[in-house]
Amino acid sequence: MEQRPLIAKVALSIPVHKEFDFIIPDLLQSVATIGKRAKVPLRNRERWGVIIAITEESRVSSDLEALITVADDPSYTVADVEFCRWMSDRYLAPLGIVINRPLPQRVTESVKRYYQSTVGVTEAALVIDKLKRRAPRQAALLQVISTISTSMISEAELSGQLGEVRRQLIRLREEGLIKEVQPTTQTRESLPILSIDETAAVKQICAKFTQGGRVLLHGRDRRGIYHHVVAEAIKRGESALILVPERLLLSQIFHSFRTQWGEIVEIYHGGLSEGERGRIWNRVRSGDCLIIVGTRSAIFLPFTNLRLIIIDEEQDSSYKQQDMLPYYHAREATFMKGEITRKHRQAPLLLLGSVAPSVETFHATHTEEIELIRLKQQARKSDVEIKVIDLRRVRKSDLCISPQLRQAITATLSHGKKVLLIVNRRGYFPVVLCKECGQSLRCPQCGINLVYHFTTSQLLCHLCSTVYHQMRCSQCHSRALRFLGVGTQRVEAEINRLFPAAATIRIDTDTMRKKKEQLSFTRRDSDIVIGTPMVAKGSQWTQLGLVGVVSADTFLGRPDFRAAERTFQLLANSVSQIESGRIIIQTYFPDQYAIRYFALDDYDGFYHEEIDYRKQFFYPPFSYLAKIILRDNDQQQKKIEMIKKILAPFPVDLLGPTKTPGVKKEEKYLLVKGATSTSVCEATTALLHAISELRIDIDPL
DNA sequence: AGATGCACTTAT
DNA sequence: TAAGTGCATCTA
Repeated sequence: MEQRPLIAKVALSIPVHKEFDFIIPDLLQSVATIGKRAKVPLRNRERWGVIIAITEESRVSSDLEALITVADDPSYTVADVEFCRWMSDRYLAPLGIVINRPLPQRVTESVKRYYQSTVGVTEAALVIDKLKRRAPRQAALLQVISTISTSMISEAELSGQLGEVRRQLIRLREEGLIKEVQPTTQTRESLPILSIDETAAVKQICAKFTQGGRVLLHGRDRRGIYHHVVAEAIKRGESALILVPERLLLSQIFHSFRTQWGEIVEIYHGGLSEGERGRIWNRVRSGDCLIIVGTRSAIFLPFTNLRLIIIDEEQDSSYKQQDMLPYYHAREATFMKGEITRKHRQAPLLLLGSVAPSVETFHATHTEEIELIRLKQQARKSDVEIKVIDLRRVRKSDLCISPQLRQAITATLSHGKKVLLIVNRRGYFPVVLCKECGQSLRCPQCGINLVYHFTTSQLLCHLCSTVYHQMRCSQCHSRALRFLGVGTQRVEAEINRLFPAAATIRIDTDTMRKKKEQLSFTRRDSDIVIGTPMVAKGSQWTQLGLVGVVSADTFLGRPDFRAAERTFQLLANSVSQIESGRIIIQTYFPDQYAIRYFALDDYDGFYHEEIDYRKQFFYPPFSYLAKIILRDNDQQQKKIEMIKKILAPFPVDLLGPTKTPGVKKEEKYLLVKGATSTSVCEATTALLHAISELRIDIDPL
């Protein structure tokens, strides 16, 4: 008897909250399965999508088209499709976008060349010194290769860090300073030796392997523990995913696992080439690769036997995708990944790590959704001294470097150690006031403060990059201006004046545009580093003796209920940069609780004060938020009225509209605030159905 | 008439 | 997303 053809539901990469049905032709019957990529006809064109379901019926009345082809790889597992569907529902992003964006379209079987240093670190340092002048690029290259010592590094990864390096590699090989190695000739190192405290923590964590679960590891120096826990997962023949917040932090941790485990370890992030991502995708799917060190997008990889997910620096805001759909939080997504894995096979263990955990996570350890394991030394190292400088008592307050900080810098440099200065804003004067009307100068397009850049003598909008040559008030056109605030350029200028002999480097978005190789080289070589908070992430620095937070108030003063938390975390991160030495914090509010508790090395004290504040003002984790983003258009007011009307029957509050700080043009947002996650979810889903073209950010940061 | 621009619709 | 449509405006 004639059988009716099966129908494939295909999620296409178009911003529409629906999937499309196609007939599966007989020939493709066996290959068209859930999770595979399929080529389909759409409006007389061909497009690729992902098969998310196979059904017998279609609710589409007109004649259906048929699938054109099905690609065998790369593909998703059934559990991955379920995961993407959850993400689409949770973060209100079309499934087609969620599922197609991380999936590579191509796979390359590239033959990669790996290199290793043939000389020791000390010997390499001598050669580097000699090479520096004549061949700076070779010097930088050797620097990178020699610091990973017994590990190996591929040309692809090197050029990712330093730019085009082929000729320099050949030259260094000719000189006998490096050699090409096969990935298999790897020397395995034994696991790091742990303290009694750490051994106990490993034991406690590994005990959770049988049932799975969530653990927060609170403390510093977590790497050794990670190694042991990963070893346990691998011993069981299963895989581990190690997440870090940013690409910059991948290399170090990746190489420490590479030396341990060889080729079963891969690095993964969104910046890899399509082909490379495809290759890793397949290796994960087939089980050839068991350990992934990656950024948030690595949660989409098609693991078939995932047993462990480590989320290091779990408090870091980079885990939330902010710039494109879906606006997901990788920490929350791993929780669901865990649930889905549990359903399909076995519950994995989720291990969150931080010195200064997010308020949400720490709160969850009290409600017992997450188990807390603490290391004895939580944040402070015994030989790190923390000093808060009360700027109200500093006389020459027109300078950004107080005499105390200046003195500390002098002392640090004289000991041959390096200095890291953290400044929140880039440019010279981040605030320009008009003396006539008292208004700050703003970008007429974006409505954010214009920043004075000294080097170019111009006013710059940091958002749309528009340059204003005319130095006059945009409101009243007065030329009488007052320049205020502390930016990276201003600190740099002041440091150059105070310490003319020191080698200084500034690291912010302005200088990052410079050639990669120059930067990565000089950053290791400078005495004083001045940078935006990104320089305090991970542990990128060696030989640091002092971290100076030039103005803690610019962090505290942000219009954000998380300002105190962010400040505490930044300060805690600055400690991780140092082995021994000093942290100096300059502030006009030394009694502010984030600063006070940090100076006392008391995370719990901070947490209790912060959680009281959150409770009192009904902020997360006591309430749930969603941000409704209104792009600029003339119907804004009308839309706001509609939103109010639609939300009226729901048990949620509506706040705003507010101009989005630091975001383009006339963009405004409304905040939906509810007592349960369900109430916010139902309200926002209703909105999405009623008004298309709305951007909704669930659990915004 | 034909070209160009722009807002709006909608796909299986 | 991006092709197709209708409608207004411009050009010679």
